[in-house]
Amino acid sequence: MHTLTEENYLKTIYRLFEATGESVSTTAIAEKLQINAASVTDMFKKLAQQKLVLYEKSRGVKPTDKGRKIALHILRKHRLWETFMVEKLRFSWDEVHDVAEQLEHIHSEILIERLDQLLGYPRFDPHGDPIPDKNGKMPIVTAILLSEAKVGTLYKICGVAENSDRFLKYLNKLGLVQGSSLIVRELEEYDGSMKLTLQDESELVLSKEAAASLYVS
Amino acid sequence: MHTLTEENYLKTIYRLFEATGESVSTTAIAEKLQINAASVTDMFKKLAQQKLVLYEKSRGVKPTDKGRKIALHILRKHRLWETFMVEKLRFSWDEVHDVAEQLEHIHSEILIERLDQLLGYPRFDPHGDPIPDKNGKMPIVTAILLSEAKVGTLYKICGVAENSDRFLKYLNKLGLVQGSSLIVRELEEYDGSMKLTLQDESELVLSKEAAASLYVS
DNA sequence: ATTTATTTTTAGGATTGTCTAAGTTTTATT
DNA sequence: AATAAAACTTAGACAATCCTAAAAATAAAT
Repeated sequence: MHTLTEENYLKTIYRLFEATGESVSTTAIAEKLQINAASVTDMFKKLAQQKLVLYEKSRGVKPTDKGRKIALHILRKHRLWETFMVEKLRFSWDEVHDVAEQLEHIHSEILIERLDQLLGYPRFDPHGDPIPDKNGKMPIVTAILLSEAKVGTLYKICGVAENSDRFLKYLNKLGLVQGSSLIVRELEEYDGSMKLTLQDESELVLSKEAAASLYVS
Repeated sequence: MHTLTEENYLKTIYRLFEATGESVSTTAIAEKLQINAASVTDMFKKLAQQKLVLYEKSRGVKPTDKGRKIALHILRKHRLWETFMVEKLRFSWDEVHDVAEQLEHIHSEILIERLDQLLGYPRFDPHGDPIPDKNGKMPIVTAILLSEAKVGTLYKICGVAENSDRFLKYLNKLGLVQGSSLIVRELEEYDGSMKLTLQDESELVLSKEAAASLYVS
């Protein structure tokens, strides 16, 4: 069993590695976890000793198979708990992250299996992120960014590319949630902003930045 | 916000104090938490500094109002999570304790409120222990120990006085669970053992020790 | 009331995970 | 290729929580 701190490092390393495909640097982790770079070096050594990451001095770390497996398990727990809170406890998707950060460190295989069952084995969490199965397999995603969508076509929101509180609250305000249907009306050449029509016929304009942070299918 | 360790001390102090009505000694806590007495002394000082307990050197601690409130809140969380696991995740009542020991340290008021709501504001947990409400009020219990029950009367099991794994597993094996009805048939003068009839007409004999660990009403 | 036994505290260390400050190494710029 | 900038590591410290061993305080037994 690993400490809460180790689990958090591992999860963060895994995510950065998946995002970039390259070794994860000391500063990148220091940034994400809001701690000093020197502390990160210490932990890199500790994780390397346990064969959870591959560490090359001054060159960052890559998760090993063992490390990736653990990270995926934490991610699975995180996303199942988020789903639970939204589906069963009527949280909105911008409220669940911080609590899930705590719940993901609860150690109990059977608890997670039963939770998964209670939720009906969901494949995506409320943010549209895929939930690894108990073997660490991710469901395949076919989503595209809204910013790459075609004019005149109907889409469904299936996830976000950015998880910041600010962005999620903004979406909430606009009434855009997981599963919302929308039609792309116009793509403004000048700044890449988009005019959309929603289910209820209301119209709204999204900036290029916002559209590039939304997944649709 | 208090550390996980402080919370565990506080909870243990509260329970021992409630059970005995007297100052809680260093060794009692050391015993319960399986740590060294010297470490307990350190923590007694730390908790006293925060006014969570009243500490008299070489004479043990008593919880203050502030400390009791926190302990009750942890107990509330523990018992709600246990109820959740039994009611919603089909755990049996002997499987839930260890996981609840972890879950009780999750910090989120709203999570617990919503959980309480999901469960229909239960007043007793699967072991029959009372669940404090959000203000720390305990429901009143009218249960008696089975060992003090009258011959010929019908009772319902509503809780246990002993929480050990061994005991709960034993009850499970006998088919005795929360809510089981039983009639006391005979009280053996010699050793205080009892002959009981269950719903399904089956008979069984319980030792005095076992009967003194079961609450009925 | 002494002596003995038990309980509690103190003193001094270990470990984990953090920090700052000062060096190294690597990368980027000229 | 030399220098400047950025990133990384080392060294030394500190807080929290635990430990062991020894001293002090309290309780029990003669």
